Parts: sequence; structure tokens; C-alpha cells
Amino acid sequence: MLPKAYDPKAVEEKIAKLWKDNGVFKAEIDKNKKPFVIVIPPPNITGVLHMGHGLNNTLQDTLIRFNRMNGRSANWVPGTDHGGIATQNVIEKKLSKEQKLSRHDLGREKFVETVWDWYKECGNAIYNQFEKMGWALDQRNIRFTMDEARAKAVFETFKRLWDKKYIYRGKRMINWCVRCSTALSDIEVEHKEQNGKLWHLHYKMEDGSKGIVIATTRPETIFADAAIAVHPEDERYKNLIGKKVLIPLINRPIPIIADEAVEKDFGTGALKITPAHDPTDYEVGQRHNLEIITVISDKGKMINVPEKYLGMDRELCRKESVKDLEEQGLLVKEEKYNNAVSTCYRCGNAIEPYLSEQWFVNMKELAAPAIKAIENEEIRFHPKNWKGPVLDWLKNIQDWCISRQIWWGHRIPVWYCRHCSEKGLTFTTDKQGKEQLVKVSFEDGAKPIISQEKPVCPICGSADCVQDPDVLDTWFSSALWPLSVFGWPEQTEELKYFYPTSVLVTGYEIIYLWVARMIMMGLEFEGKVPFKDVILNGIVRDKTGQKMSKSKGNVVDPLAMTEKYGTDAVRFSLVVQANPGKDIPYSEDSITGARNFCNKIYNASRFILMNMGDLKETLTMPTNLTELADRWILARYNNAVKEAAAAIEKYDMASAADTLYHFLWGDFCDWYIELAKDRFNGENKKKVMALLVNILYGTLKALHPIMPFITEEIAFSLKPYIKDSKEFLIQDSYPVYNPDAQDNQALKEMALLQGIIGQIRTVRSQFNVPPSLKIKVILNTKEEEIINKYSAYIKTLAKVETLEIGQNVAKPKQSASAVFEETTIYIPLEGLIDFEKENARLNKELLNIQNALNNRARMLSNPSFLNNAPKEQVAKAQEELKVMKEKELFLVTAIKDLK
RNA sequence: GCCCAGUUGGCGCAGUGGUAGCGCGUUCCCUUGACAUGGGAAAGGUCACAGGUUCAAAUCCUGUACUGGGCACCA
Repeated sequence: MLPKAYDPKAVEEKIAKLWKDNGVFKAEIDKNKKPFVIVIPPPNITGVLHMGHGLNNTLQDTLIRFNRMNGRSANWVPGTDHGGIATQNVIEKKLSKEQKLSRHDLGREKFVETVWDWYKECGNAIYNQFEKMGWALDQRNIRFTMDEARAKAVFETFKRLWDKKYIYRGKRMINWCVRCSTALSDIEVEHKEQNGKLWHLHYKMEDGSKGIVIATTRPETIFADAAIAVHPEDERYKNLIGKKVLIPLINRPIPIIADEAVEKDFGTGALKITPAHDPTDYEVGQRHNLEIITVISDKGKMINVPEKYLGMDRELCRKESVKDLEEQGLLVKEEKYNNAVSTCYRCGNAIEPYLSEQWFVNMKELAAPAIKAIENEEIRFHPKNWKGPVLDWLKNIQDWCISRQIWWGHRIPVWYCRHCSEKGLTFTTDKQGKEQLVKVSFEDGAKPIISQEKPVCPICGSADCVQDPDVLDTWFSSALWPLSVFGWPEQTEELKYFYPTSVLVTGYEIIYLWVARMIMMGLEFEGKVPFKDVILNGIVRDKTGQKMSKSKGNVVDPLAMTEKYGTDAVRFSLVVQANPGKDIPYSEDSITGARNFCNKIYNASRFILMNMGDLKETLTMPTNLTELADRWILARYNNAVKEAAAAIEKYDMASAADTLYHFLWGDFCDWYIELAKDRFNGENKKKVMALLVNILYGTLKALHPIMPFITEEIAFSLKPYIKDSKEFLIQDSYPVYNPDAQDNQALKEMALLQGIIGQIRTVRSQFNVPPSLKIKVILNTKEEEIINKYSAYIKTLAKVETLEIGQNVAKPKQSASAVFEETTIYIPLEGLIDFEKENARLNKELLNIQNALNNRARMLSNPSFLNNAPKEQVAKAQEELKVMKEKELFLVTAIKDLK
């Protein structure tokens, strides 16, 4: 005897192993089959997977399994991403915590080695999680964005873009994270609203007389001021243009200049220009040929400032300088001001605009074909409202800063001959005593040699070449993912068969960082879009809609949850809530319902198997059904699988999950199994069992893409009874809608019986009639024949002893009344009936029906409705009115008879 | 500032023109031959607000408010 509750643990482990040992997830190149391909959004190797991965990958798995079952060669390509800055930060923290070491203590080489060791550990943990989650990824074919084949793709891309002159190096104002000490691209910067302040500062005239008051949010940068700017048309300041004022605290004279960029209405209408520390000011500076003075270092410390502030952190210097300005009477006003501060998307610290030499990709021409492909709907977004923003972004695309001053990543494949580039190279010695190239300046004559391996200098023939110290933005290799996973640039068989992929499932937060760039690269290098559909799933949030984060302590851990409730429960709870494009508020509570559903599936199956008795043969789905319940459940089953399949085709996995949930729990368990119980021992046993077993098996197949473990496990037990089953469900076929099973008459008749049963149950519940007490029920109905034929259904499900059926049967004394459509119901309840309650219930029913009835009557007395509404609507209203009137009459009479 | 999405019973969400649904929660009854991780029943919503279109609006249009997101920022 099987245990009463489903225990996922043992089952999942066993089945995951079976899938793995049998290599069932491997996709074959099969020219007779249409491929269906998804490349996994490779998780960063920053730690174990979170619920967001759980959702994202489960949706992909559902699509993969579904398409495999529909005969496609479905290939889901697994892998991980080296994760650049994010991973480097994790390792730096780990080093500091465990060994009190910085990466500089280790030196570059050793540090990179440490990260590779980490990859082995963390990567394996992730790959184990793939397996635990039941994701149909071929574990024998894993890719990593830093492995050899991917490195080759990265080099090839860099080379081709360089040859096309899309890649260049230049001195630009870039976003600099002082914490991560690296440049960032524009989209790696997050703008956060902050309660800041706006300080009004007085800049005196050169002669010490009253000068000009400016407004700034960054008083610590006054030391780098190169000018004061006003609008050329501003009457207040016109006469000051060209004169000089003194920078407070240091009394360095700077000119007052006029520039169109100044808003007259903001602050005081006068603005300090700090070319080294603000992108707009930099532009103004360029226009007016202003001096660039840097006062904040790449570490965020003050430099080139008076002794007092030297080496001070920028934040502290802000406070100190405000204090000093106030003391000197130069702080005119301090007002509250909310502004958006640029922050690093990896560490959250404030970004410093920083002038430096970096590598860039000119994106304009790469974007053009992508724009076309999206406009032509060669690529479709789901939900489609992301199409606009992506197009906007592509149309206004900026050059992509691809160099990062970190150690972990694809090193820029550019080398310099030490002799030929001597002046442009700066070396230091690290703590290990190793010489390191730390800075390259093209301005000072560094000459690039593009090479994957250490080259020989093409100019002087020297072998003494050093590689550029920077690494590429992690998104550079990610952008190539749909190509590189298939071995591009080699024209492999895989690439030919599996590229372009079918769909991409990802979160909307990386739509520019990743999705847009893959589109551009795919079109540039293979001339084809990398995928046709982009499905954007939401973010898994906590119960209250907050983003999950470790620091908030509101993280729901998938490993703990699968351990506690089973993987299928976690998967189902995610999928059923995954309304396209919407965030999911998620908590442990939402898993229990799914766990209960697993248990329901298990118990229904257990019950059916328990009652198979002597039957040991395959039971084919019976045809020519006569029994109403059989015809009904088959029709319901067919509709459910049709709906589920249609939903998945539309990428609406949530709705598919919901449909199957209600079919299995509601129709199959609550109604069909309950009715079938009476026939377990009769002459039709074989037919009933055949239906039960086949419909259950079909439903399991339909659910398999969402809940693979429990369905597989139960399918194993059902297979002896199933004709032509496959070894694993993923190899079997998704249930196909059978139009012959559509049976509207059965649906209608069953609805009548269900309605009558519902009314009787309501009455029983109302008067607390115990289940053990079998009652007598009298039905007044025009549907005498059908009710007579299936009176057993009513007797069983409403616990009725005797059922009188007829037309114009009189109401017995001391009985409750109810009505369903055109059938009226009397239930004699001598001694149990409470006239007050019955009166209240009937009156409430009456009120409801009268409201509906008045509504119909109003419609039907409205000539516009009669003239304009479709005929079938009018007929429907008339029919409804008729039925409602009968019901009203019945209720009125029943209430009158009570008294 | 511009753009997009959302606003439906206590909570979380479905529902794109024809008398409002689901899950959780709540209340009552029930351990009846799978399942109390269960069964049965009930209560609970003028679908954010104001206009408009229509015979008919949660659903279409316009505007407002609030929430979330994207983009761009005026120091």
C-alpha cells in the first residue's frame, strides 16, 4: 500500500538520475524534424540560483518539453556566464572575509586563478541545481562564456569589428564606479532618486566685490571649477559676462561665460562649470576651451585640492567644504532638493563622471538592421509593449564603452610592443613583485596589435609584447551567446541546424544590456535574427511586492522550498502565477497550494491504481460511449488539453497550468472519480478503468512540461495499462484534441445534474443535515427522462435515498424548496427545517432573480436593443426571461407556502 | 519632463462588448470506501474616479488621481 501523502524527495532524485543516465535531454540534429531551440540566459557564477532563475528557466523548460512532445527537435542549450564585475566583486569579498586579502595582495594572475577555481565550485552548484529543478538541459554539453570556444568567438568578433573600424579607443567622459574601480557603459548606470540638497554659493568678483550666486549639488567640486556660466540672454547677468570671479575657499579666478545650455529658471540662473566632473560641463568646457582640472581620483578621493581636503573621501569633502563655506559667509542658501543620482548597477555606489581613455564600439550601423528586424516583426516581443522602448533605445544608440578596468573577464585582445609603444605604456609592480601594465595611452603613442595570442611586433619584430590590461564588458561575450554556443565562427553543423533559435525567455531588466545586443550581433555576423520571439517574464518579488534581496532578508530560497514542498510544487506555483510580462508576488504560502495539487494528483492516481484489481492488460480508450459521465469527462478532457496546448503556443503558460489544474481537480476528481466509484465492481468496470487510466495518463502528459517529476513517476505505474507508451513522457506525444469527443449534449445534461446536485447540497448544508442521513427528494421537471436515467448520480453525490421525479408533483409539508433552471426541488425535512432560515434563503434567491429578471425585461422592452442587437442575443434574453419568470413564480409560491 | 503598464471581493490575480471569475483567507458542516496537503456549503465586489461612444462597457475612447516601470534630465 502506497503512503497517503506524496513524498517528492525520493521520487525526484530517482527520476532526475534516470533522465540523466538515459540522456533524454539531448537534442539530435535531425533533418526530418523542425528544430525548436532556446539558449538559456546564462546565469552569472555569483552564487546559487534564486527564484527569478526558477521562474525563467521553468518557463523555458515548459516550452522545451512541450515542443519535444510535439515532435520538434527541441534543444535547450545550457551554460553559465562569467559575470565580469559581479563575479569579481563576489570573489573580492570572499577573499577579504576569509583571508583578509585584497586582489592586489594576490596579484592579477593568482586572482584570476582563484576565480577559475570558484567557477568550478559555483558552476557545479548551478549545474546541480539545473538537474534538481528538472530542467531539460543536456548536462553533457555545457557552455561557459569564458571557455575556449567562446573565447574564440569573442576574439573573432573583436577582430571583425576592429577591421570594420567600429571598435576604437578614445578619451571620453565615462561612468566610473569608484568602488569597483572600473568604467561602466551608460546602461549599467541606474538613476536613483535621492533626498539631496541644493547649495547656493557666492562667488565674489576678482576685486572682492559682490559677485554672482550659483546653485550646485556638488560643492566639493568647486576646486575643479573652470568657469561660471549664464544664459546669454539673461538680463540679470549680461553685464557680468567676460568678467572674472573667485572660486570660494581657494580664490582662483575664473571667467563668467555665456552658454545656451544654461536654464535661466533653475536655481539662480548661474552655474559653475566643472569640466572634469560632469558630462554636460565637459561639453561646455570643450566649447569654451576651458581647463580640465581633476579633483577626484579614480578611488573617489580628493586630489589637487588644498592640504586640508587632500585625500579626503568625496562625501566627507562635501560636508567639510559646506561647513567652511558657511563659516566664510559664502553659503547663501541651502535648500532641499531631490535629484537622481547615478549609481553602479553592481554595487549601488554613486558614479563619478570620469575622463579617461577607453575602448568603444560605434553602434550606429550595427543598430540599423536590428531596428529593421524589430519593425518588420521578424522579432516579436511578448508582451509587445516592449517593442517601442527597444526601438527607441536602438534609434538613439550611443557608442558602447566595452573596456573594464577589472581582472576577471575576456582580456582585450590587443597587444603593445614595449619598444614601439614605450611612451604610451605605464607599468607598476604588484605586491608579488611582478611588473604589470596598468595604463595605456594612445595619445602618448601606444600602437595596438590585434591578436588572440602573444604576437611578434609587426614593426620591429620584437617578441616583447604586453597585453592591454583591460577586460571586455561581460555583456560583450553575452551578446554573442546564441552564436557562440553553436561554435561560431566555425560554420558547424549545429550552427546550421539550430541557428537562429526559436525563442528567448528572459527578464525585462536586461532587454538593452543583453537582448538588443544579441540581435545586433546575430544580424551582423550571421545575417539572421538570433531568435524570433522574445518572452519577457516578470521579476519574482516578495509577498508585498518588494524586490527580493539578501540585505532585506526577504529572499525565498528555491533550494529550501524544493526541499520542503517538492520541485513540482515550486515549479507549478511559479508557472501558474507567471502572467505574461507581469511581476510575481511570491511567498512560501503560494507554494502550499501547488504542493496540495501534487498530493491531489498522487492520490487520485493511487486510488485508480488501487482499484485496478485483476486488470493487467492494456486498456485502450473506449469508443462509442453511452454513459453520460463517460461522454462528459471525455469531452471535458479534450477541451482542457486543447486549451492548454493553445495557451502554451501563445506562451501563456500560466493559463495552461490553470486550465489543467481545474480540469484535474474539479472535473476529474470531484465529479468523475466520485461517479466512477459506483461502477468499480460492475460489468462496465473495464470500460470505466480504461477511461480513468487513459484520461489520467493524458492529463499527466499535458501537465508534464510544467510538473515533470510527479507526472513521470505516476506514468511509470500507469504504463502497463497504456497502449504505445514511451519510456519517458518527454518522448511521448502531447495530447491531441479529438473533435469526435466534443459532445455538447453531454456537457449540457451533466450541467443540469450538477446544478440539481448543487441545490440539494446547499439545502442540506443550510439545515445541517448530516451526511449520514439519507434524504428524500422530489423533483418537478420537464427533463424527466434524463434525470430518471441518471438518478443514481444525484443519489450518490447528494446523498439521496429516494428520488421522486415527475411533473406537477405537489410540495410536501415541512420541506425546503430550491430551483435550478426549469427543475424545482422539494426536500422534506421534518424536524430539521428552520422556517426562518428557509424564508431568508428563499427571499435572497428571489431578490437575485428579480434583479436579473428586471434587467432582461428592460432590455427586451427597449426597441433599440431589439433593433440593433444580434438576433441570437435577443433570443437568448427572451429565453432567459422565460426561465427566470418561472423561477420567480416558484420562489414566490414557495415563500407563500412557508407561512 | 516624456513614454509604457497597472488600479476588479480581506490579500494575490484572471477576465478585451452581452446578467463579475480563480487561488489564498474567513464562516459553518463533515473524519462517508484516494486525498483533512481532503470533501460539501456560505458570506464577501455599484470592476480607482469623471466624462464619452454603444441597444449594451470591468472590457472601447478622453481626461484625472494613485502605484510601478522605462527613458531623459536643470547645476
